[in-house]
Amino acid sequence: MISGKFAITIHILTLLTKFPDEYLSSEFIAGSMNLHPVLVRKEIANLKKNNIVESKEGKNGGTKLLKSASNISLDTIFKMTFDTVTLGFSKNTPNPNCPVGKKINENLENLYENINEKISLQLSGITLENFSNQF
Amino acid sequence: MISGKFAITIHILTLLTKFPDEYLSSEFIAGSMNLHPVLVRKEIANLKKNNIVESKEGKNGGTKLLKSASNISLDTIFKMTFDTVTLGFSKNTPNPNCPVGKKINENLENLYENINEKISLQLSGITLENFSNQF
DNA sequence: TCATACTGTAATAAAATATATTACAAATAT
DNA sequence: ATATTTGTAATATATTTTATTACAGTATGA
Repeated sequence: MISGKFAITIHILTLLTKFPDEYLSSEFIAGSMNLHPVLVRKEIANLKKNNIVESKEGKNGGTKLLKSASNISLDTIFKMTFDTVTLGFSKNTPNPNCPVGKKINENLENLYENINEKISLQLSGITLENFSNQF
Repeated sequence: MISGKFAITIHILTLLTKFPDEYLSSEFIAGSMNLHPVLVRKEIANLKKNNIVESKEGKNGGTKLLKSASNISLDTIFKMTFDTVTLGFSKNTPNPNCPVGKKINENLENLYENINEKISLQLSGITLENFSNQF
């Protein structure tokens, strides 16, 4: 299902790209987003799990990129922050006694899968460097 | 923002396609979806506004397609039921004093717009008839 | 013409999800 | 040591989605 994680994560990464040699604190990042530092740290946890950033605890700690922005594609971020784009309707439990109800989920899922592939394909052509250069 | 409207609307239309000559009641349709009839009627109101279905009030009333399923593309439904797919984060009010915060919304919106175009393009190649034939 | 079976729609409630906050342990620079 | 920062769990608030209630209006046909 859709969430704001993608947008938040892209924002974090854009900042990290602009200061590739510094450890940025979650408070600094949160300040750029008008967001709570804990949310930033949660997304950073996800980025760490995916080996995109590293972070340092303690005083003067913070987070920095683990690899060059030119080697990070937006598709990676997309996949990291979504299960799939579904066009909605999580609680879809149709009537199994209806021929349409019985197969609707399967058919919608196929459709969504195709959509997700298209989105992935498009995003795989955009690097974090590309995106960050717009700022 | 994403919603279940697309899925609900597709489900309604699939049923209408299967019974193109009958007026189906919102209760019958809701029964196939395990959904409240009022929600169905709301989406039907939207379909009517877009001249895709007509409905008849009163006893034996209901809803039927106004045109052939082969002349209705899923892209039309997509555009009818979404503003845009945004990948989230409605309450995005970043810090205007930060160079990144200042431009992030504009840049994300561009990205989303491109994604929406790709989705549209793909869905425009699928008719309601195509979709319904899977059942 | 009246009972019945529908649609249409507004108002409200409940549930689900997303976002924000609090709290505090653990780490590290100075 | 102290100050500053991350990490994370627990909880609270806000927002969005979905469901329900209520009832007026309309057509059908006995």
